[in-house]
Amino acid sequence: MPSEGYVPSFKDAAGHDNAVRAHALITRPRVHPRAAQRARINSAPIATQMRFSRNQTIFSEGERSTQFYMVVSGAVRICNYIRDGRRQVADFMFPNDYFGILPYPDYCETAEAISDVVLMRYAHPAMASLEDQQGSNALSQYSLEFRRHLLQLLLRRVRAMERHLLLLGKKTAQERIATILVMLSERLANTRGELFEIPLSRRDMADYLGLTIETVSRGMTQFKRKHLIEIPAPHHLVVTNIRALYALAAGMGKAA
Amino acid sequence: MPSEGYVPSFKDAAGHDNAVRAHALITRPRVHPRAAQRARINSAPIATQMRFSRNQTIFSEGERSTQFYMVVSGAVRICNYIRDGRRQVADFMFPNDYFGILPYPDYCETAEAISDVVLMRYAHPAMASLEDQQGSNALSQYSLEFRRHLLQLLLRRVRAMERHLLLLGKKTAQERIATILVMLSERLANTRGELFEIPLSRRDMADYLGLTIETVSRGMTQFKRKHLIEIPAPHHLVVTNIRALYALAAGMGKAA
DNA sequence: CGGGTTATTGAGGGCTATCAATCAAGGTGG
DNA sequence: CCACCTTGATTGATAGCCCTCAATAACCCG
Repeated sequence: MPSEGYVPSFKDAAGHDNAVRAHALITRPRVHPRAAQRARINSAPIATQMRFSRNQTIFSEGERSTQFYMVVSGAVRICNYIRDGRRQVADFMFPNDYFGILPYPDYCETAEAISDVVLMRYAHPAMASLEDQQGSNALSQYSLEFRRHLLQLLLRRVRAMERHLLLLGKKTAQERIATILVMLSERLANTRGELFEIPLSRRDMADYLGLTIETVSRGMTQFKRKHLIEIPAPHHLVVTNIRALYALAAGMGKAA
Repeated sequence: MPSEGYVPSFKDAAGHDNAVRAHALITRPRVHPRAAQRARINSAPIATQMRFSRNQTIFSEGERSTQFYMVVSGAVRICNYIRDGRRQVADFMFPNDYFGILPYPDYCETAEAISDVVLMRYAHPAMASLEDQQGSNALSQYSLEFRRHLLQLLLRRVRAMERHLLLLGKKTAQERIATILVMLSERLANTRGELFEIPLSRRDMADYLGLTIETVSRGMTQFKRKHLIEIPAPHHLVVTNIRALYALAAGMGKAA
């Protein structure tokens, strides 16, 4: 979603050419030719294809943040933990989404594979220029373009997180579940009323919504009984009345 | 906190000179002299001192975002609303904090004065360069510096919001209240065990914590009974056992 | 000092968590 | 191919935490 429009699919195998193409991707076509050339000259691949299996950790909070990722296929959850194991999922990443982009010295969140997942990993070009406090000669055209992109991603992220705060702080269980169903439907279904697959488990949904799996399950069966959705299988969904779900998600669940 | 170190106090009156100084502030001393000069030549003040009284709205969600602000004195809350009036406070702004910095076309949040407040308002230098899709000649040294700053602010914001998500999604009422008391103590008290003033009302605290004012009040009296804090007056606080509050905030409230 | 706002305290109820059992699905080995 | 086990989802009963409603008390400001 953040990078819609200029992110081609990476169906082909990883390799040097792929790395260069990935580089061009980040900087977009407008990049100065010199930058792309430099990447080739360095001959260090800046993008690598990686695979993670279900529930594997991609990176953990506190690790040094020197790379960021894009989802090629599968799904990833971004989460934070308290000592005793309580987990809060902050976001879900689906194909073409970037994550781990925060050029903090360390990651402030944990990324885990929801399903088997294929990722592209990039070196973090912003790191050097952000950390160097000497001057701006390190800020090449490359990092400038990258920053524009990064900024947009961060802005969308902040906006999404504010909606998430509202959900967790003020919405009822029904409203929360309606919200995530709308989100998933918008993100994962191609057409309205279509059957689509939800890679998330009930636990993933619950930990995103600040609820328990039982409450999520109950809410979904309620929607099923009201004929707002159909659940052919736990990981398959049809939204039959998206308007009603929208209304609930927008806050009509309290009055009713 | 985000801009600690290079933000002097603005105790003096507003005026043209002040505007130029504010400009230099954003770009930091390292700014190219030409940029500062240009601002002076334009003779349009890019920083204005403003005053808002208690509960006044500074800007609303949906308004065009062409300016951003810094708190000189007083406190501001950043919040989001649902139709029916439910409010979620996303953050509090205290002296030297910047807000409204998201160069979205529109503000995605509402800013309201908690107390009588003095602000500096700046034109948004990033707007033009972010929106112009033609090339990079508009990206002056000025906006480059500004972007570095903006990025840091956004990163801190994202990090704070993730902690906030964890709070709203997974923490108990006691843990939440302990968390905000620690935050306020760190931000507003000069020394440990000191008496300090809390500009927030119980409603502000409750809407930040996803609780009701009654629950906040009860929680604070519980802490008072356990001798973790003293409450000389509703808006005055002494933290007598910050370690205990830290422990609760970190998640020890569930086991106990 | 007095009215209005804000905070505290109390009693009761609702929503969601917790605990527990059943059910469905997927993988494994015989 | 089917019993078996494991994992995940659903459903039910109960309890607990926090919300709601209500009243009192404290505070603020004229």
